[in-house]
Amino acid sequence: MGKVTLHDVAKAAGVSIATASWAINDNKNVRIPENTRRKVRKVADRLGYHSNAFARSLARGRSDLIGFVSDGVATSPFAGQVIQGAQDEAWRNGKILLVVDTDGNKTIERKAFAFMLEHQVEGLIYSSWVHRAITPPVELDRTASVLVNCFDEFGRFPAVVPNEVQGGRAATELLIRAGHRRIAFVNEPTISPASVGRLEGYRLALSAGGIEYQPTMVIDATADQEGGYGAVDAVLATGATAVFCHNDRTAMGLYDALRERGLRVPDDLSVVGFDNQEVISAHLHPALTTVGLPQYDLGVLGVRSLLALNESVHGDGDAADGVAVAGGDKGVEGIGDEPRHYDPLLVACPAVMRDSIRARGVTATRVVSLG
Amino acid sequence: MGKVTLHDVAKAAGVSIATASWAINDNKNVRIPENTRRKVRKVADRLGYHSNAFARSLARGRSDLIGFVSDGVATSPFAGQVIQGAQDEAWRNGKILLVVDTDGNKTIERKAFAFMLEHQVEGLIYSSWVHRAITPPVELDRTASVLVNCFDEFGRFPAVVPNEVQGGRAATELLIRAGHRRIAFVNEPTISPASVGRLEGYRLALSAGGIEYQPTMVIDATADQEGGYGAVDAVLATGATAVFCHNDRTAMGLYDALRERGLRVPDDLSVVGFDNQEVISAHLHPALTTVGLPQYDLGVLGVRSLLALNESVHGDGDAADGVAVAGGDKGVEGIGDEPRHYDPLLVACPAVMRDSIRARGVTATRVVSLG
DNA sequence: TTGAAAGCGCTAACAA
DNA sequence: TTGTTAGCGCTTTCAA
Repeated sequence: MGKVTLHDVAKAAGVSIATASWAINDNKNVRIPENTRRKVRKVADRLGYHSNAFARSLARGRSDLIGFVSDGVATSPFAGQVIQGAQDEAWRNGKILLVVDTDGNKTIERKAFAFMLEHQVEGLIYSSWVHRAITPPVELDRTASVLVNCFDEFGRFPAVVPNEVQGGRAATELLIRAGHRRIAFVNEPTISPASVGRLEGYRLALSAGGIEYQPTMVIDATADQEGGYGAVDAVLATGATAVFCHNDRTAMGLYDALRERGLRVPDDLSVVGFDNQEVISAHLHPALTTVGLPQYDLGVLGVRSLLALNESVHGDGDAADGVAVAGGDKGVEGIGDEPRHYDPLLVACPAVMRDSIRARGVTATRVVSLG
Repeated sequence: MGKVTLHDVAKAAGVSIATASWAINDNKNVRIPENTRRKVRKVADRLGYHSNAFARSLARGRSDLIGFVSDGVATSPFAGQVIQGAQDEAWRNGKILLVVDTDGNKTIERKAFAFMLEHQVEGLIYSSWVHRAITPPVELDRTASVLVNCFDEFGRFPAVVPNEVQGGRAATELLIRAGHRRIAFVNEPTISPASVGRLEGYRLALSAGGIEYQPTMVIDATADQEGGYGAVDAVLATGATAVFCHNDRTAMGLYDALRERGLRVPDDLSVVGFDNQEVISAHLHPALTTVGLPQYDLGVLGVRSLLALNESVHGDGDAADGVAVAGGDKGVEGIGDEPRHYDPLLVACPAVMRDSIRARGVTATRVVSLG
């Protein structure tokens, strides 16, 4: 094991334990001559020395750890990206992510929090697999915490979530710009930030494009292949020339159903999805134009918000240096006074152009590379 | 923060610090009267006490941490399951998983290992996104290590991998049992454990079924939708009534191409995939019969092997109690003597029956619920 | 520039 | 049954 201690290194290098410590870490309060330092360093890795993080953190009173608890993000297709973003941003700041996926299991969640707290994390990121409102676990109150891909109703914690409205609008506008005016929307019937937000975006786009919103153009269907498959007749019945699907899976199902009817995308119907679930969207025939979820950014911004939060507490005066804390900065002051309120930080969903939209009529400006 | 220390608890409860420690942990060498214990416990969580893991580990000389380093498993669709399995098994043994996804980046990998080693992990699990041979990073020599979904050529480390041969055989046998005799195999042209193993399984099944192997029935295609899509003519040219696709993505592409030619699965062609990539296989029309990768088990067996490894070193005599250490137990003895050799532990790939196989001819035994 | 030494919070002998 | 105390390995004053 890592039996080599700083003591061993110091002895082998013929210096004191303190000097060894200084030589290895670049302590700025102490000037160690270059050659002592080199000597110590050389001895250290000849001996295979690895500093003991426990002893270090104990002495320093700082762990450099950030806890990341998710309710299943690791098993979802959107998983990795969020974690990856968080990890990268953490590393960039000299912090390390402790990740636990609770898979939605409350017992595991309890244990996970206990573990994180015992390991002196400097903050907690609580992330949900699906964008939704949550009731924050009590443990979040024990340390700095931020919510990712979820939010609490009362805005007690900073939250970072995808901008569903803008996304829905972007998707619809892709179609409008291509000249479509009869645009159906296959939406998930459940009330959720996604279904509500995307619908609002759809309506906004329509209205901005001077197109009247017709409730009959909105078709309910479960947000998966089966839903899309089953929605085909309803979609065709609307006489739409284009359809915005709640997500890529829905679009995939619709593709299948369309093909069985001898109809082609995009010639007979233009389609746009949502999520940019690569395994699907990039490999459909034709490849699906869609709107991506900003997973990586959610991770990055989650960590960034957390660091800003700590900054604003520990820092000397100047908090959150331009970092994207909840829109409007309210709450960054008033430490420990009345409860602060955070508005969720909305992260844009980028359009991903592929081949499932057909330009139509003269209205088509901006449309260049479409067949 | 977790400013409450054991000292505080002890004082508040009017006992010594040692008694407090004993009351909180259930130390078996000491008998604490039930009411002192209860009192201490109550005070502890009134104060919101959380033991400091660093101090504890430092004093105990044990971290209860297991490092899990993967080269991108968290961003792959197969991700979560492996980690989930590992995490569950770790927890079951009072250990906790420290997960880092390096995304294939060697710099991050270095840092990740350093981090793990500094945090005194009791062992390392090194996992690959795709089943393959690897050159073990040197850090693996610094502590007990096992490989998951990958292996080193020289068997220097215990490895846990999917049984590709058995999987390929299972897939093919599904078709043979349904009465097919002309079975094509769309395989990935690259040399890999998967392509080689599945092909071998295919041949084994054929031979066991009394069917002659014909190289012309094996079609090369990249292992994705595009590959499957492009392979359709070659497949049809073989006159096959059934086809085994290297993976589900290939099958998905083939489905598309087939449909464009007005052909139907399984009526015109039976199809079986591999990987059981749920987003795809479960939602194709018809749902795809396939062979699953045993991801969860890989995770479980990975940590189990690791624990067995440590057991066999630290344990008193009786090592690896029936635990699945490399086939044949060689190497469990001979600590520190000549280098031991571990054969990879092969984990079975389960068949997942769905609707893409059509029973054919009289040979069909065992086939019950097929249309 | 360097060393000695006092903790960081906890566990586990050893005493009482 | 309980308390005292010596570390665990490292950082960081304070002296030299």
